[in-house]
Order: sequence, then C-alpha cells, then structure tokens
Amino acid sequence: MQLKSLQLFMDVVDTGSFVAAAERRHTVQSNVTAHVKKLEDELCTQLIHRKGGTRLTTAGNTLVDYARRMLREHDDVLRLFQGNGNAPSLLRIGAMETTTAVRLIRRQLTCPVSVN
Amino acid sequence: MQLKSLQLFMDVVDTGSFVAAAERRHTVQSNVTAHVKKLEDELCTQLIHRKGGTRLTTAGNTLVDYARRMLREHDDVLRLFQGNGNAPSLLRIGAMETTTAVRLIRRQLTCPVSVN
DNA sequence: TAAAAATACTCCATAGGTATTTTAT
DNA sequence: ATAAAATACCTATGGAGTATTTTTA
Repeated sequence: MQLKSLQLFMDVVDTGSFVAAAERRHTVQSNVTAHVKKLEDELCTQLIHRKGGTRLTTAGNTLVDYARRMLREHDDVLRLFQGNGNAPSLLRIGAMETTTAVRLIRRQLTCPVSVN
Repeated sequence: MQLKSLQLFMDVVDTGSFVAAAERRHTVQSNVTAHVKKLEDELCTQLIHRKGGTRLTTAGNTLVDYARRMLREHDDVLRLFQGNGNAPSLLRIGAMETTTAVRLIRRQLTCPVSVN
C-alpha cells in the first residue's frame, strides 16, 4: 500500500470524481484509476461505487478513517522537517549568462541550497 | 515518502544495523541504504549516524514517533481488511497433471479465491 | 583484517502518460 | 450526445538485486 494511493483515493472521495481528483493532483484520470484499483486489489474489496456519480462503499468508508490519519501524520512530519535548523532558508542564485541561468533552473532542487 | 522506506528505517532502528534490517525484511543491504538515504534526501537531514554502530540523530529520533504511528495505522487497516465478509477464507486447488500444478503455483495469488 | 555501509551498475516492474473504448446519464 | 471511467498500450523512472569498493572498529 502506498501513501500516494491513499492520497488519490481521498482526492476522489473529496472531489466526487476521478477526473477532478486527477486535476487536483496534477495528474491524469487513468493514473487515479490505477491507484484506486490497486488499493482495491490489495484489500480485495471494492472501495468506490462508479455508478451515478462516485459513492463510497462500506469498506471505502472504513478506509477513509485510516487514510485520513496516515496522511495527516505524513503532512505533519513534512511540515515539521521543512524549515528545520541547519537547512538554510534562503536560496540565492546568480548567473552571468542567460543560458547558464536556464541550465540552472533545469536542475531539480530538492534540499534548500545557498549559493553565494 | 513511502511506507516501505519508513518500515526499513524502523528495522534499522530496531536491529541496530543495515545488514540485520535487510535480513529481517528479506532484502539486501544496499536496498536498505537506498531507502534510508531517500528519506534523508526528502527530509534534508541525516537520520542515522553511521559511526561506531548506528545511532539515531535528533531528527531520526523525531521521525521514529511519526513512523511508528503511520506503520501502526497501516498494520491495523491490513488486519482489518483481511478476512473480511465476502472473501472466501478457503482456497482449494486441484490439478490432474504435475506440470499443471506447477503452473498453478506460479500464479501470484493476491485475493483469496476458491476453486471447486 | 574483518565486519558493515557506501557506491556503481544492471535489470525489470510499475508508475505515469496518451489515446481509445466503453459505460451511463 | 456527452461526460466520466475503464482499458490498451508505451515510455521512463526508480526499486531491488549483484558485485565491488570504501570505511572503521
């Protein structure tokens, strides 16, 4: 089971549709379908009725409670760790050439870095 | 962040070494290293000191609390959903030919299925 | 020098995407 | 007829493994 699947599942629950959930998470509908389906396979139960607008099954309703708690913990730990002690909060980047700047922003920045 | 990473992180914490954690989870040491490293990258902090036997950093100690809660919820939901109502609890497989039986057990069984 | 962890690399599963088909209003 | 979900298919990322190198008691 993946947190990402639970997240997408909750997005479907919140928005009421797979399409809307995909938009909210900046992904595509088929990806949402795949994640929910995987959850359903893992738990061997249908979680969402797909007729006449999405509606939670009993099992789905049960899962919601657990998903909320787990995702809440996840959010908490992320918020706690970002902006922690030794990590510099300021990122300054300088470049002489436009092309260089373009190359700089192509690098995926994960941890905050200071360039002096 | 993945639950699997948190699980392996906790295994290191519990066993005191990457090698032992790998054995416990039936995987390899380099995999444990990769998962813990990924967590450290995501949180931009070192979680475990690797000198003189593994020892938690302050950040690692903080993470332990969250990891425990999340993994506990995960275990709970799995236990709750296995052995649920409509899923048959008995699996019976029959085959006339040895080769057929061999092919049968090659199929990864996820949800419980009854074959009559 | 004998362990444990890091690193380099390979391979394969699968997540994420596009395009299409099916289903239901 | 149209909007949403399922399905088929493709590609690329990254997880899991082997082998090796570094590290440190």
